[in-house]
Amino acid sequence: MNLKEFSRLVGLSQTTVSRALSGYPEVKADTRERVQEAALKYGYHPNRSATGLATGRAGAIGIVFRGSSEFGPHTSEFMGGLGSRLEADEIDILISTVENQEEEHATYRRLAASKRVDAVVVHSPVIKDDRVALLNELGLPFVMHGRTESEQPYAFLDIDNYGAIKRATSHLLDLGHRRIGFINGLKGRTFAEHRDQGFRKALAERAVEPDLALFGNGEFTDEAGYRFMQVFLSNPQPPTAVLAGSMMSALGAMRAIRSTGMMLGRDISLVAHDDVFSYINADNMVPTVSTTRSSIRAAGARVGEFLMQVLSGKKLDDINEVWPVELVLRESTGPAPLQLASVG
Amino acid sequence: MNLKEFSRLVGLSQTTVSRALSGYPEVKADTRERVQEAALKYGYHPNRSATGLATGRAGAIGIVFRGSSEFGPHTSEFMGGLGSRLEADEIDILISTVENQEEEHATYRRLAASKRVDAVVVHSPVIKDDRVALLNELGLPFVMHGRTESEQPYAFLDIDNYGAIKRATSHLLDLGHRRIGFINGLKGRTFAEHRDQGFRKALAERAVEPDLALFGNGEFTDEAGYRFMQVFLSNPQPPTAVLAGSMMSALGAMRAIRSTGMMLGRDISLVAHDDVFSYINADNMVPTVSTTRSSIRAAGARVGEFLMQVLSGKKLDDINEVWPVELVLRESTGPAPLQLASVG
DNA sequence: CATGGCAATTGAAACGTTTCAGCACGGTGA
DNA sequence: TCACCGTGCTGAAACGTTTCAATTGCCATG
Repeated sequence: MNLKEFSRLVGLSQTTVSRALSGYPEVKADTRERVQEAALKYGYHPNRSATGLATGRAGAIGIVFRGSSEFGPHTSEFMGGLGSRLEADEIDILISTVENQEEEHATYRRLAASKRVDAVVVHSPVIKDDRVALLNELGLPFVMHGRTESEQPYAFLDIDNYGAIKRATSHLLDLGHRRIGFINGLKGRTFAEHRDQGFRKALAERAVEPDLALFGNGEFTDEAGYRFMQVFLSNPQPPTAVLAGSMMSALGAMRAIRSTGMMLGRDISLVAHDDVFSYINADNMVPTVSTTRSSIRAAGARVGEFLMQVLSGKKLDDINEVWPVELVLRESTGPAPLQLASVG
Repeated sequence: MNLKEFSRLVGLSQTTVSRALSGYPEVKADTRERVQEAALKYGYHPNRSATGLATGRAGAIGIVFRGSSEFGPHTSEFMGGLGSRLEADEIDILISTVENQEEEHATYRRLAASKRVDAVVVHSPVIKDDRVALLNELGLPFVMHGRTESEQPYAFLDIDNYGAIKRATSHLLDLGHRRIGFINGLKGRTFAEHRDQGFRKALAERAVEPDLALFGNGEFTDEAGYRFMQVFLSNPQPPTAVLAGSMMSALGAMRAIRSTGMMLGRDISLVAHDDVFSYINADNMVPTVSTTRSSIRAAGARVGEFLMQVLSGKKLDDINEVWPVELVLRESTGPAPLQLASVG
């Protein structure tokens, strides 16, 4: 069923039918109604390739995942939010997976040149992310989830990683902790650097010297969390508190803590960053886990909104937000234990 | 840059250029080479909408997610595999999220009518899944991840859920366990029913009566795992072993077990189904967890392969596989404890 | 009663490919 | 020498939309 056939069926020209369906004003109200009913009845939907060719719009936005390993739990949650927003405008999400940076750039070029998507979401940025320049050169609109350093204006949504970790760290310091372990994300990623700065700033404000032996940078997996925590705990002066970058890391860290027989919230404190996964809940842990919390799903939805704004031509400088992060205190944090052992 | 302009640049007709790039044989070898080099140099990529319009192919496959909550860790892993396979043929993945079944059907109709995708992946089937009939009626090719009952032939990839759980249960029975808890997936889903059958069959073979109080059906989340396990443990005759449907459920179940002070692998045994997530590893748990294991990422890649076969016109009856599932024994399983308490 | 203007509609060009049908050219067999 | 064939190329139709420019009635205005 194509437009020609369909418009003959309803007894109107292709032009009028097309306009009726796309909501143009110069069609009489009851004509429009008649057309829309007929479309439903005959199951007519404009061919997307033809529409795309005629309008120059693809009706889809793209996301490129580097190394399919990047496709983790954070991703799914984000995509859920993004999809729920774009669905409203019948915009689809187009996924590409690539193995390395070279391939990634080639993919952006292909997406742009073949006009396969109208815009892309850029995620996991590093401090100076070359994708901003590349995409601008290609003329491919984008919204970044996260931030980077750039002279060129760009649209982004980020959370206040700096403030979140600074606040969490300050709170641990308030509780008397002086040796604090920090399981952070991959080195180079903006969010990890921001968290690092927040952490150091909080320490500096109390004149506490950071100890590099209590820093860990890696993926947010259960395994990495376990490994880092083990290293921290085997330190001659083990930390009395630890910050975990995600609930996954926290699970691993808790496991390491438990296996030493220490009690969380009494012998050692833990604050984890919680991206709010439906299937893992800080409130359900034993003990419940204190968190810095920000819904990554909500972020996905907001990025979808930003994409629509970018495509509508809104000024890029006006399309950005940095969301504050909640600090939720639960049972896993408590006053620093008296360090009798380390006095001797 | 379009074909007309590009072909003028290389001094050939549009026809020849198009053929050179698409690998048709009636082009001289060095002409082809010259064209391909030029394409790279000028960054020419055929417009996807135009190609789609001319060929009738969309160059994309679709997946519909019901309630964006379905977008969980299993999904991401599966998509990673799927993407890595489809990437090879420059086929993109198009994602739609819908809120309910009605909307889902409408989306399939839209995808089919607007020729937006060449095929779809159908996942999480129920015993009698109406999507087979719908998609056949719409003429939209598909590959199912899982199985359903259908008179019409269809392509699918599934794992042997029945055999996996039967084997795991038999093993627990061998170890002397007689009361076994079972945290299963959502009622109605084929995989959950198959597992249920495998479980009951194993019990029946040893003439052990199943106890409905030790059955749980729900989502595979940490929370649900915890809740079910708590219920099991508060039973007057608590189980001495438990099967968990996923690593997520297992995490929750382990938490519940731990909070009673029981020791896993000695006081109570656990076997979990492991879909092989990169960020949660059964080998890293304390104690390490015995699992029935099958890589959902590998399944994604295989489904991608099947999609290509379906599109190439291969007979549907010849496109299906049921993968065997490994049983990996680790520390979380051990002989049933002597039930001194229950003797009295 | 002619004129202009407005509302509703239409014909046809344009979008950028693929591919059918056809053409030029040189070589081969009779 | 001529018909025939295969190789390598080209012109133009077709795909299904959107949208510009034009057309038809009809009503109000002077």
